[in-house]
Amino acid sequence: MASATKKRPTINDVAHLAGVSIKTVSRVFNDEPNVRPATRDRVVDAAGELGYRPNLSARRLAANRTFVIGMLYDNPKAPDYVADVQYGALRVCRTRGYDLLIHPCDAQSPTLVDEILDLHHRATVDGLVVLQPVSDQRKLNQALLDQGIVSVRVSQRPFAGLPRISVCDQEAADEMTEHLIELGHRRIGFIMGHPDHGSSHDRLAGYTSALERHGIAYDGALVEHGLYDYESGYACAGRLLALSPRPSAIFASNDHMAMATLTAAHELRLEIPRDLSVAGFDDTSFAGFSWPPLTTVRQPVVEVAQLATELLLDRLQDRAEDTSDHRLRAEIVYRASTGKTSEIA
Amino acid sequence: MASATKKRPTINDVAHLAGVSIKTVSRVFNDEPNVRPATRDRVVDAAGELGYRPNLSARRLAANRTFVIGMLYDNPKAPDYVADVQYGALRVCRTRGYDLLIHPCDAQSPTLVDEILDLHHRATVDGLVVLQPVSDQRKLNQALLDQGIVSVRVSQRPFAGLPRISVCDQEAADEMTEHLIELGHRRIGFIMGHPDHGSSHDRLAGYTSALERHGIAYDGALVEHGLYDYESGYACAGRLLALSPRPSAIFASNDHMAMATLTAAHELRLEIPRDLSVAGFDDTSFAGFSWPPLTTVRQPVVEVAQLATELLLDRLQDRAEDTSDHRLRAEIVYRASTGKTSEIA
DNA sequence: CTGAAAGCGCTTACAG
DNA sequence: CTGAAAGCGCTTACAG
Repeated sequence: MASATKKRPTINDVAHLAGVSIKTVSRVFNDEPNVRPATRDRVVDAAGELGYRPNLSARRLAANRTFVIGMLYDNPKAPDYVADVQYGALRVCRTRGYDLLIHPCDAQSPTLVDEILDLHHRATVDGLVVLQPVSDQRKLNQALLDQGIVSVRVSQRPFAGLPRISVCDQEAADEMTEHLIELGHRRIGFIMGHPDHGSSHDRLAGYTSALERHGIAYDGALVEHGLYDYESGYACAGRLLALSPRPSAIFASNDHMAMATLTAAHELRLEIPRDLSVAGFDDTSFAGFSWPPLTTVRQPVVEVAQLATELLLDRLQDRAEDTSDHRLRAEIVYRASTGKTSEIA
Repeated sequence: MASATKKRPTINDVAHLAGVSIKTVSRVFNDEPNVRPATRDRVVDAAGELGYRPNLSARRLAANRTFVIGMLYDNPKAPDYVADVQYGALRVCRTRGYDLLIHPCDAQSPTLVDEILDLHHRATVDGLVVLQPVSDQRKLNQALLDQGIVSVRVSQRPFAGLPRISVCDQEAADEMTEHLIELGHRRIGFIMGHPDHGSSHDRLAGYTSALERHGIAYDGALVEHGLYDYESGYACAGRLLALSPRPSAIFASNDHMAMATLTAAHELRLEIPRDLSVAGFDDTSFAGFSWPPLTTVRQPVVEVAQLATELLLDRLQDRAEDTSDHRLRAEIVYRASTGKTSEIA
């Protein structure tokens, strides 16, 4: 019986009841200064009595802002990543009174730029958090910059003019490689990720820098080129395990390819980590569920999203230029898939 | 140099240039009838020339609709499910000119009802798709019904007055159990899911109905109570594998618990499926990556979300009452973790 | 098939 | 510290 056709109270109703102007009600609801405490109380009481809620649509039209930010991404195969990123962005949005509009898209789409500009021009979002690999589309970045659309990039590659957040992938990959070296491994296979992703190159660089520092010669035969998916990882692992002598450890550039390596090894009846150490990257939700549980790198994905969102909202408030560059550290998660080599030196 | 302070063209600018009234421009952009083709063309041309895009905020205020629907859920541990559901909802939203606002929440929060009503009262969303287990909160459902907030539930439990979509979990669990029976298994362990989820009970019901039909006595010792997470699954599997005689197959109510069962079995040096068949439920992204790959049940999650969104948008258009109930079938995905029993009868 | 008027419920820019 | 006026850019409800 409730609702029916009872009209929602407006700012006018509250102003009447409180005996003030609508401007004063507006001040109270926007936490603006210059309202006497007693006046404020009367407004709050009146609003409470009427069950008043400011109408967002009206606020948006009058203020010419939407109080919504958009999140652009193209990660059909990485639900864990997307979930973490949404979580981080949402946390910040909620404390600051913004809503989040998710906008998965096809990074390769020829109409991507128009699609995104339209999103902004129709007053759907005030600004954008752009995740990799979309954030590496130069055309899009240039359009965002030209149109003055406030946005923050999450990317392993720089783009002048737009603020950016990245993860220290190279350092983490270096550290993981060092971990394997310290366990006694010398023939360490490496499975690279998709060549279009900046992270692939960073992770390879970390692998090579660690080898070099420890005086281990780089051997191209030990480096396979995958695409970050299970299938390519499985093929790469198969080739590495067919090498003679076989590597005693394999470092895959992400967990999917590490899982594939585990399977390839199991099929050869290798025991892990006795016969082969396997390391991954990303610490996806299933990394702790494999047999054995995977040693991998945990990226601060939630933190990255939080920071990106904070930077975006900061810019949205004080329209200051921001071309800052932030780097967050990743950490290694030691599990049971890596261990001392049993090789006879 | 672009943007600068150049004002965005409005409906008035287009009307002027085309030599028509703003009402006619409005008609064209809303695909309303009663516009002569020639007039329509002039409007389209004028809009194109000016780069006009209707301002959503104005449209929302005038039409008293937001063209946004909200998606409510509480699945911190199920990124795969959430990703699929978002994907399905977004597909429908895009073809019908709506945006999607995600609203993860805590189903147990005492302020949940207020939070959701506020979302609607502030004119943030026109309606809601509510996913389980949030959709099983009676207080929330009652509030949605009382307030006349258009919403569609995805749930394994009915609630009079609100349309609902469910998956035939019981049938699928029955079918999976039958699959195991046909492989020769007689002592089949079952790991139940979280007791607060309707699906847990449906899946158990499917297990028992298949046993009964095949004349296998129900044995309470073979049924363990988990919570849908890895840890509880591991504990349950441990207890089942300690039974004497050991079950020759274990059917876990979801993939996380099935993965845990795989690990528990590996630790006992059991070979799968030779010594033990293991089946899961959900076909999560990693189900194909385990060792061995998991036989499981694929739920039509994307389809569920699409249907829910379609029903919601239909109701939003022709305010008709809708208390329909839809059931979608799940299918078994046969992989390598289940096989013929090697038991000596 | 087309349009003039009113209004949606706020904020902005001022004035005092 | 407070308010009156104008306006944001559309749609609604009519009239013709």
